[in-house]
Amino acid sequence: MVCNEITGGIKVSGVTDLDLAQTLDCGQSFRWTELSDNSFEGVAYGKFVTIKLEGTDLYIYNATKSEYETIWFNYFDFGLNYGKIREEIRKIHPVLNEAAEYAPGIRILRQEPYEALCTFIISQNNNIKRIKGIVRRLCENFGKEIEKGRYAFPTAEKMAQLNADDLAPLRAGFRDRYLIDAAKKVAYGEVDLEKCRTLEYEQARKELMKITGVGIKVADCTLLFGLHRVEAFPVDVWMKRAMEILFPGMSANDFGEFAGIAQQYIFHYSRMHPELFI
DNA sequence: ACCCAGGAAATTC
DNA sequence: GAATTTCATGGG
Repeated sequence: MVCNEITGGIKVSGVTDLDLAQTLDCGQSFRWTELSDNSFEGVAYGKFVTIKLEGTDLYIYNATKSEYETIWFNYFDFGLNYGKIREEIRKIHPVLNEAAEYAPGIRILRQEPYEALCTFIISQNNNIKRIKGIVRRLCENFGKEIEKGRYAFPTAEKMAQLNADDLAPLRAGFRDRYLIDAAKKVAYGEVDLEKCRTLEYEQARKELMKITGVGIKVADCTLLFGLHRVEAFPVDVWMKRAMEILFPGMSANDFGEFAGIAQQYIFHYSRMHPELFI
């Protein structure tokens, strides 16, 4: 994989196992918008970029080679060989193989831990379209304006100074007090997100579940999408149905060390095939 | 009007 | 302790 500076951004050559729509619009991140030419614009780690994939060339506009090395290489998880992982997990179950081949361009993004925590708190008993709206209003109201009309995700320190009523413009409903509790506990060090990268899995879960509004599912999503614990296997309503209908008798620990990647293949496959569950 | 959405807390049995 | 209800909001 080679990165070169071009006018207005960078070009990364030799990109494999990536489809932008499959990865950015599969319910793991809520901050990307697809444009008419199949490119996407969005913000991560305080940087606004527009990205476009042409074959195996990934163009990242408004980014530098230095930012590629410190941010985007990791964000897109280019250090992990997804083709090889699919070869492994396809042996687990034929339906898993089918799900993986259905969307082989899914990657697990390495999002900012606090952003993943907040967005999946917002996700509970909610739908993806409305989650995106709430997240956008959260950034517009309380995030730093990094460019005109482009906002970073707000910091825990900023949000810790607010109360639940301050979040009324988000129209997040009952989740507003959960967000404030998460902000305070992260900002005051009562919950150490970075420590959750290396803690034993059950301990990492318990650490996150100190927050009101964080149960097993939100903790698992935070660990998978924000702390890159790829053994995490979040089970939401879709995954519950998928496990019952497509993988009867199996449970999370049957899916191996990359269970989280398998989970995302299954989640996406299930959402794209709702007729399987009628 | 009713049901559901990448759930979890509060209440009841 | 396990099962049920409630929690805001918006779209179908």
